[in-house]
Amino acid sequence: MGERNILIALPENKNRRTISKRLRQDGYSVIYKRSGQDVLDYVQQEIPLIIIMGADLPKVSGWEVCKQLKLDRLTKKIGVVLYADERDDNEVILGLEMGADEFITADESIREIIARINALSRRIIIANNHIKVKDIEIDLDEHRVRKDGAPIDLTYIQFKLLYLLASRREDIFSRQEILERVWGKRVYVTNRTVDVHIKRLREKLGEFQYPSEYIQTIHGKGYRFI
Amino acid sequence: MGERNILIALPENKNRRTISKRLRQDGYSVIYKRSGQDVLDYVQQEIPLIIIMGADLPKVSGWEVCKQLKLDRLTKKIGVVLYADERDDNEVILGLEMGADEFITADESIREIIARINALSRRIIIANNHIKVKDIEIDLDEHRVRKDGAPIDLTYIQFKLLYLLASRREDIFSRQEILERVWGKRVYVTNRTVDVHIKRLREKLGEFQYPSEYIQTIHGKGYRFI
DNA sequence: TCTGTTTTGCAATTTACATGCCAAATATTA
DNA sequence: TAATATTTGGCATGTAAATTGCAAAACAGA
Repeated sequence: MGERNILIALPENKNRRTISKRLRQDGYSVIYKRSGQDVLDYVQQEIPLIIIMGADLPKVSGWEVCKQLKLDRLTKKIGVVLYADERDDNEVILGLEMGADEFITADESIREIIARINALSRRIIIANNHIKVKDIEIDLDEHRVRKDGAPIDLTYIQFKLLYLLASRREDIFSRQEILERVWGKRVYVTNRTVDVHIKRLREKLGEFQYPSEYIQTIHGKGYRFI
Repeated sequence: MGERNILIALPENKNRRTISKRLRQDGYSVIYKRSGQDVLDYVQQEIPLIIIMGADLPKVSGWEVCKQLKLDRLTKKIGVVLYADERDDNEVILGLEMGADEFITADESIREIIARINALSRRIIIANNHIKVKDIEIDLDEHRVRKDGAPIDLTYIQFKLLYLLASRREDIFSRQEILERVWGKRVYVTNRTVDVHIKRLREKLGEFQYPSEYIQTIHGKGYRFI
């Protein structure tokens, strides 16, 4: 999810050129792909912010790509914009079911199309820097954590630790992995220290009884946020 | 299903050399076979991740090999890529019916071919690490088991035991075999211990009455997952 | 720079957990 | 029914995790 990359998979025509030009003016970098398969291959390497694609792409249709993207944890955050020549409500419904975020049609003005892409882009950027799990909210930009809306003061390490775990719910992190990711590659800190920080974090999250509601201990493996 | 082994059964030419080289660069190990029969013989010993073969192999055609592979429980997980000099839609349909996973033709760019093989490889690895049986789901990567979507916490041994049984449904495992596969080759653990772990596992799977819905006891032989 | 405060890391202690085995109870087979 | 297998609960043991207090380090404000 580098920065402001947009992947466009549309047949080359005047419309595509205009959209690309306007997006570039707005500070996005634009990449083209031809087929649905190409799109799927590309996202294995790079995660664009948004993909704009025709509903009727060759090889793998836009709907199918959309569905696949939304299935994978790593790619489901990508904003998906489906493009059709004309508006068809059934298609819109189908697309929404597949998890598409926006629909644009050839008969809309470029101005409107760009406005909607920009709006989507903002929504995604905010969503990416903002994690909400149960009653806990984590805001990366503000460096702030809230529980039920009330701010919780975490120290530097506690915040990084929480963010690491919460940004990849369900994933188990070993103590070693946590050390490397929170403290950095070259650490001379004991594994046990992680336990202590987990405890202090749990405390601040308002957990005074065992087992924890948020941070689960996987015996012999590590911790995970649930 | 060792790691990232790819078996190539294609006539030697520039194309084959290029593909092999690129695959090796991507971290696969590549093995060659000549005829369809050779391929069938080989998979009795080793299970590669993917087989790339010409549709018109000598002795046994690629289609025939494909069909045979997909019939056998042990080999049907192998990804099959059929290669033809030119695209023929009828052949593609035939191949799909036979269970082939991908088709590549000489006129595609190497880059695209490699991308599609990589994508296939990922799909297979994911599918192999995820078992779904009845209402039980087992995810090897996440070290997580779910029943009706609700997570079940298993210990290390319990998880390995369940995974072993579930990965080969219907197969009966003797206690000795279970010991070797779950505890490792050199164990000094009683056979009876297996029973105890089976019991604990059944308990966690929510089975409090006899006989078990998931893990069947074969008197005098062992256990199997049904 | 000094001083008080907070944060952090560690070691010692306590607690929880997973595992293996036994023995009694129960089931299966012949 | 006798002989054999399996299930089950309990218990001991070793190991992993949680907790706690303390001291060093980092930090903030005067």
